[in-house]
Amino acid sequence: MAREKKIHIVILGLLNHEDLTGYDIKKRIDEAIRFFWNGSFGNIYPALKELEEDKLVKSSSATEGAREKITYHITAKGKKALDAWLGKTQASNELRYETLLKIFFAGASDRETAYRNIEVFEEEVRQDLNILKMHRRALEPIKEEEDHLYYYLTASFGVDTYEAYLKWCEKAKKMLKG
Amino acid sequence: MAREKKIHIVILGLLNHEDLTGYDIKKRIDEAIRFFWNGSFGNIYPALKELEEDKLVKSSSATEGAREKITYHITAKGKKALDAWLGKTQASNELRYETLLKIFFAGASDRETAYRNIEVFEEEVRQDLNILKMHRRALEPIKEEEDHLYYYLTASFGVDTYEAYLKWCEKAKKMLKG
DNA sequence: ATCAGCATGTAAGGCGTTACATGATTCA
DNA sequence: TGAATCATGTAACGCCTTACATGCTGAT
Repeated sequence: MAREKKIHIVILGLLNHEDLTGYDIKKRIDEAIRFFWNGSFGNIYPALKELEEDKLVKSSSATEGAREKITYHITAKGKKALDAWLGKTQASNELRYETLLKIFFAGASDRETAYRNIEVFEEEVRQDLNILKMHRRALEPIKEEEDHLYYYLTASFGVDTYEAYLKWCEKAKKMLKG
Repeated sequence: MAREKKIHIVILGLLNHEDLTGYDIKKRIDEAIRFFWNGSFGNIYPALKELEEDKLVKSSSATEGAREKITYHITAKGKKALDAWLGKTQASNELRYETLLKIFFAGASDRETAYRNIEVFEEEVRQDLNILKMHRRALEPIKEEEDHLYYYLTASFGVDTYEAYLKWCEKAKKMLKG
């Protein structure tokens, strides 16, 4: 396990729940995981090959008509690697929050610009909050199943923090007006 | 302005407030900005040279004893570039939150592991929250000055969201116990 | 004297994004 | 028939981190 990119972990985590193609993995990431981690095809497909070389996943091709489809399955070794990563308590949380950079340096321009940047952020947060609330609502009744419990907790984390963001936006806008 | 790395903006933003050396810039980032954006020497020094080539900053060397020191000053062109960036409303907010990845995939291990990962996160948040509260307290009385107002708002953002994180940790821990 | 902090830089490597390249299928 | 979606991949590039390299200064 020389290579240990985080995208490897994302893939192993998803495959631990269900078998997926590279295309499916991208969809799963875009649906839920993108709120705290991203992935791209240029990232996922090479990672799948690396994981297979290391025998952490196993692929099986199926041909539907003329369309080739490669479905991946996690191996025992892959499960072990995932569990080992979960057991390591240190975690690196890196943010690149351009919005906050814009607030922090807003003094270089006028208040209208600062205000507008907050509004844009607010609108984005509002939209994502709706999505997160939908996720949470969908997971609420099935959270007895262990995997879903954690998806529920993650969605809740998003809802809680995004609501805090919105409250902050209100406060900040008031201060800029006053 | 062919090159427009975000680190350029961070540097311009800091220099817009005061003249600084590369070393000072690193310190400012580590003190306050690191909560939403990072920088390293291997990042900052080359960026300063690029900014100077593009005439967005101007350097002046001073020799204190035998120690060379290069202080940077923002130019009118640099201020314009900073203002132009502030005027663009789109902002890319990228997160890489390994902690949330660990929660999301926690079903692959046992509840004790999930619980422990939350506790570790909680402890880190608690420590950073103290720092953010100190910042906010220090900025509170001087926030009439426009630059400080925005530093205050940014610190407040941190305090609010970190408090939301802690509340979530409590909830999550209860759910895992119950 | 020695160690932490001041001060500036370079080089290699890692990891990710974007754009490109290709083609099938489904639905309006 | 044309657009959206399914499906897999490669190549170039961008940007950042880590480690390395060097040397001064001030405090204990």
